[in-house]
Amino acid sequence: MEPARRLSPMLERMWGREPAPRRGPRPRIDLATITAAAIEIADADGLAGVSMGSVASRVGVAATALYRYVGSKEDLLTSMADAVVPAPPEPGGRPWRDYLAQWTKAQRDIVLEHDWLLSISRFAPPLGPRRLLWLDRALAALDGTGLDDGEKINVASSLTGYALTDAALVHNAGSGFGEFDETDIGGVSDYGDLLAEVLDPETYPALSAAVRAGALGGVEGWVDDEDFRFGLGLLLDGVERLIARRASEGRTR
Amino acid sequence: MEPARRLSPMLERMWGREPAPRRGPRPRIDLATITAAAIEIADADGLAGVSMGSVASRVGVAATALYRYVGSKEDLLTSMADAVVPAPPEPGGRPWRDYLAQWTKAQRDIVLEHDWLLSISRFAPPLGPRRLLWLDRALAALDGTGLDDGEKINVASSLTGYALTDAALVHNAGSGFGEFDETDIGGVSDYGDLLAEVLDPETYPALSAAVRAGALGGVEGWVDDEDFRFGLGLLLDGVERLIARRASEGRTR
DNA sequence: CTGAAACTATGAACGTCATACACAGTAAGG
DNA sequence: CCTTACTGTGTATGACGTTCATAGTTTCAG
Repeated sequence: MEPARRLSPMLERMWGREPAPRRGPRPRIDLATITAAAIEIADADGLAGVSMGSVASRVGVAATALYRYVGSKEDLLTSMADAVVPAPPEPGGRPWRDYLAQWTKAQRDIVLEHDWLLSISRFAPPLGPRRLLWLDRALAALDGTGLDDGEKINVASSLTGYALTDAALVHNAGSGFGEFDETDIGGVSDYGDLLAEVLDPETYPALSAAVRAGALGGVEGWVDDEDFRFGLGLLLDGVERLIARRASEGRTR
Repeated sequence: MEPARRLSPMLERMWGREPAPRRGPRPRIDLATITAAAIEIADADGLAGVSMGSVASRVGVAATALYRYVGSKEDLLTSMADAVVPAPPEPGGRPWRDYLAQWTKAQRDIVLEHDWLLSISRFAPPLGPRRLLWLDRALAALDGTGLDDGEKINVASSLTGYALTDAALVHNAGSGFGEFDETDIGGVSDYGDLLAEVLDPETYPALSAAVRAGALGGVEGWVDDEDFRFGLGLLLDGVERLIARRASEGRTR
């Protein structure tokens, strides 16, 4: 009566579900090895350095050998995006807010350590073992808050999204914004100066006022750890309010 | 006394700052035309269809002619990411919360209409004329709330980030998650079934409980408009609380 | 023990693409 | 008119993802 449901070959490999081959030469490589090699390259040379050729030669096989373990380069990137993720922090009986704060910050830091994740994350619903473990821990932390499962998942999604966007901001702020070449910077030293250069106060009244007031003095100062906690606070305050509302609903009903 | 600051050639073109050529043949094309053509292709065939060749032939020139207006394909993508953005909604004297809600939703809808934006957005601080207009309106909407400029910008960033991640979720939920090929789906019809197939209840206790309870029945139902408002509500509640705090600080001090 | 079957890695080949460069054509200024 | 500045073209190149037929290797069946 068990319906023989079949996952995609890629998912089966990510979950270690493929049956061991019963004939032929022993595989010299492995999805895990390939993925690890790709991650090392990406960490060192950026995502641009990750080509089927470079990954293969680091593993010690021909480029085309990878296709026995990976349907396409896209598949490889998907596998990388799951494999870089370490184990989530331990709950340790803390209140949900403390845990989720750490949980979110940890996610952001992972992205910052592997900035190439920013170019991959399509934000597909997670299907890999490591990412799902994070989701599980977030749900667990929200146990007993009175939220229903759907709400818990939404909270987790929002927090993950926030971690990602903040990481993107920090990353792009640090690396010359990627908008103009360093050789072309000339006299314009930072974001604020650049905006001042370009904005017409009539069409951009509020923004140019802020620029003039120096709110954007240096980009390094614009987005930092304090700002992360700021936005995170907004979200968590919102969650807290929702939980309170659910609690009062539960009582009065 | 005016220091002759120089922007990157790309930025100058995006802001229409390049001096008109005084000699030679009249340009047959234009950064705006090129960008528009690229956007049309991306809307129709996805970002994969956008190559220097395809864009050029749609404009009616040779592929290499584009390089006179665009430093690289990257530049073209940057220009596209600014040019798709329409004008922001009109404030119309509404309270900040109403306006920002519409502002954020509008951003999400833009991304949904042009899903290729998801593959571009590096989340660089905006430097194009259209995106900066959106930022300006958000700051304007927060005038009189007692927040300082930095806080306003952070709020706007958080909201933009949320719009983007939510759009990504909706998009990926609708299109078969991009995780397994349709030919490989077999019996597994949706996200919930797939997780049920793969999760071990011992290592994923909270998540598999939620799955078993049917919280993930259908992906279409998982992420939709209501969920967008949910997450948005969390953020705006947080903002509201911050504003209230600032207001009370202002009084007592 | 033998041979078929199952499986692995290889190398050559293909098509696509971004980009560099030298060149031919064209408008304006002196 | 001829120089100067500028525009679009054609050719070429190198990198990359992917396909395919093939040779080599291990196990199982008889």
